[in-house]
Amino acid sequence: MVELTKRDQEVLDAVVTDYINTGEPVGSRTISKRYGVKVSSATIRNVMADLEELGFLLQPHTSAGRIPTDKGLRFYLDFLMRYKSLEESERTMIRQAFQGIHKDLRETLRKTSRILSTFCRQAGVVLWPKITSTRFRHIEFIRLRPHQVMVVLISKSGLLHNHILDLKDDIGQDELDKYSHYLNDLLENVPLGEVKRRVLEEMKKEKVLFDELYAKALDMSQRVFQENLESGDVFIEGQTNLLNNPEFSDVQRLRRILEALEDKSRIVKLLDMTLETTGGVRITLGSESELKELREISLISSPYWRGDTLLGVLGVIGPLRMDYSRIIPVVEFTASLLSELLEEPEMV
Amino acid sequence: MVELTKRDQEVLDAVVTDYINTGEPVGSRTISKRYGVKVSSATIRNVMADLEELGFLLQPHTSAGRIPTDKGLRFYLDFLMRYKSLEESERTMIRQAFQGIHKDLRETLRKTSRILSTFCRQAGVVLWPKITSTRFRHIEFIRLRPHQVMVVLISKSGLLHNHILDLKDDIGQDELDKYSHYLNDLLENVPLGEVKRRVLEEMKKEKVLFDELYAKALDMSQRVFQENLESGDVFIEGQTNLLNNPEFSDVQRLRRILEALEDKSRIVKLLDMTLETTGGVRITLGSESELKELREISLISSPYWRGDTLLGVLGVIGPLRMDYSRIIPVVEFTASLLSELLEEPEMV
DNA sequence: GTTAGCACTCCACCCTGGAGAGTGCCAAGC
DNA sequence: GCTTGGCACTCTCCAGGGTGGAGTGCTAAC
Repeated sequence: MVELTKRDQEVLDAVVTDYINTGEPVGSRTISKRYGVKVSSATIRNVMADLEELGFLLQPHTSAGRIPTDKGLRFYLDFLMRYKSLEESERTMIRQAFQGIHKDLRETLRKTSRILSTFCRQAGVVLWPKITSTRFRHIEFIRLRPHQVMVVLISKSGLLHNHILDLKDDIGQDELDKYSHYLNDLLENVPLGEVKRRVLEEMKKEKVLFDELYAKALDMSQRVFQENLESGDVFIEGQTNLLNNPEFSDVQRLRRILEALEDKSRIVKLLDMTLETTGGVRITLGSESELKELREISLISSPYWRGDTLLGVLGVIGPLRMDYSRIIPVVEFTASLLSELLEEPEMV
Repeated sequence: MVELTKRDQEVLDAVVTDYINTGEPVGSRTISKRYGVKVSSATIRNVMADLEELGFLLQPHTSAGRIPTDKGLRFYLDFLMRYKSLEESERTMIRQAFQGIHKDLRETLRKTSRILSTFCRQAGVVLWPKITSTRFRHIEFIRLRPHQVMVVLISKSGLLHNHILDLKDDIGQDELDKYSHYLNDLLENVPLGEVKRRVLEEMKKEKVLFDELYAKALDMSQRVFQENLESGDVFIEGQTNLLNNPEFSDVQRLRRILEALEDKSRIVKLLDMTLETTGGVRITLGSESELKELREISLISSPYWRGDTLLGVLGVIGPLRMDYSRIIPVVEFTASLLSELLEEPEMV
């Protein structure tokens, strides 16, 4: 890593700040006049030339000002940015937006992503909790027709997962009810991530080996849990906010972005990447994500929790040029509010 | 209604056809040369002036050609358009796109809307079946915590509706199971639209009046069914296709459209309007819908069925200028394919 | 009623020149 | 040796003007 002098950093800071505010390339004179840099524009020109050589800035064309590269932006985000703390009035507004939320988890999450989008004027995203991150509450088998059964799985957090199984044998509803009953007793409160193991353990027990009903029930539950319960879902709201950004007024570019957002699996992937960390707010520039369709966008994300269980990620998607210093606190605050809300006992 | 002469109609037909193909205002010379109208351009100019006076055409500016007004377009759609029947190769392609569809109704509908969007290169929409249009299959009460119960309602078509109830009394899971059992017996196969009435009837019966369990169960089911089960949901896929239309290259206009589509309740309303009719494909111009945000778009829709039960509507949303003669057959064919598919027994 | 001809209108496009912003480099100053 | 003022240069943006093309409305002749 190349060392940047104090002054280099000041200039980089000023360029990024000004660029984020105006969206225009920044000239040397602007910096020496408007930001507290105590040298002349000529000196700044020299510094900027250095920064360009180091890959932090670039010139759209000769005789234009400089704009930050991804590398420059990343340096700014990591080392230079000072973010304002959220004003009390804004906190109150966000808190109010969460008022009157119902007990329905789904609606809560959708509303959260709407709140993010309106307060940040960009697209808001919320990654669903993975059903495996919570505990078993209830399983139910419903016979739809001969050889076909619908399985409804409910997690402690009130998440619902349903699924259709084809069976070799035809099993009556009464017997299915017995299965449900047995499994509900067996698996009560078991973390869904551990159910598989628990079922295997149980299968080895003597009472199961000699009881066809138990064996069948476990066999069926196995089929359910080997399904991919992981595949997350995501809410994206306020995509139209993206149209406000002048960088997306080019229809071709906008098209690329919206197409990328339409394929939710890609967004899930992106959000999943940021899920691994334990930290707070994290910023991912599209170019760092290996998904080249997302090159022109940036994600500000934060995990949300219930107690100390990591449930999912929420965040804001927008252009690389965003008002990070404002959006970061909003994302942070929203994540903490949501986590708080999810901890309340009457919240499923 | 003003009578249009044969020649008036020919000219109107030609103007609309040409405008749909090119998107440009159509001049008198184009018509006399390219379409089989056997009079000179001067005559056509006179006809066009008449049509303008009658409100069928308009001129974007003096010395430009004419484009059809909504009224002109409507006349064309109602009386003039001849639509090509779908080529066998296209039918096959659409049929193939439906292959490999799973048993999951939700996925089937999503895929249908994706098919519509790709084959028509516009946005595809599918309105969910209303849960009330099918029959009762199963109800289940799950105690989440003291005084709170999750209700899972499953329709014969495999639609799932879940909902959380707050209770004055705290009821144990065992008792809740008895409720489910009783209601599942009572309501088996009853059309969901009639459940309310059926429950009321049952409440008057003697055995119920003197049995607390029955009474409580019915009471609870009443609370579930008085909820709004009607509120339809809708899949909209391929919105980015709209960006291809040159009429939406203006970002302001595009923004209005996308914003309108983002508020799904509005689209549901629009689709609901077209649900009333029993006919086949129907075209709704935005200006006819009383939703002024949708003024600039057009909906080509068709109902879909299972047997002779009307389930929902599917269709294509695009600009007023669309290749109706192609899209109409596609929508029609897709609706019939979906209806067929839903009738197969292994399709839930 | 239909047509050819003509004058007219408006738009889209291109070219041009000037203003403005900003740079790089040089030579002088501290 | 870093900093600075000055200057020539570059590039974009925009307004103004000119041109060609498309299309119209009107009129007079058929």
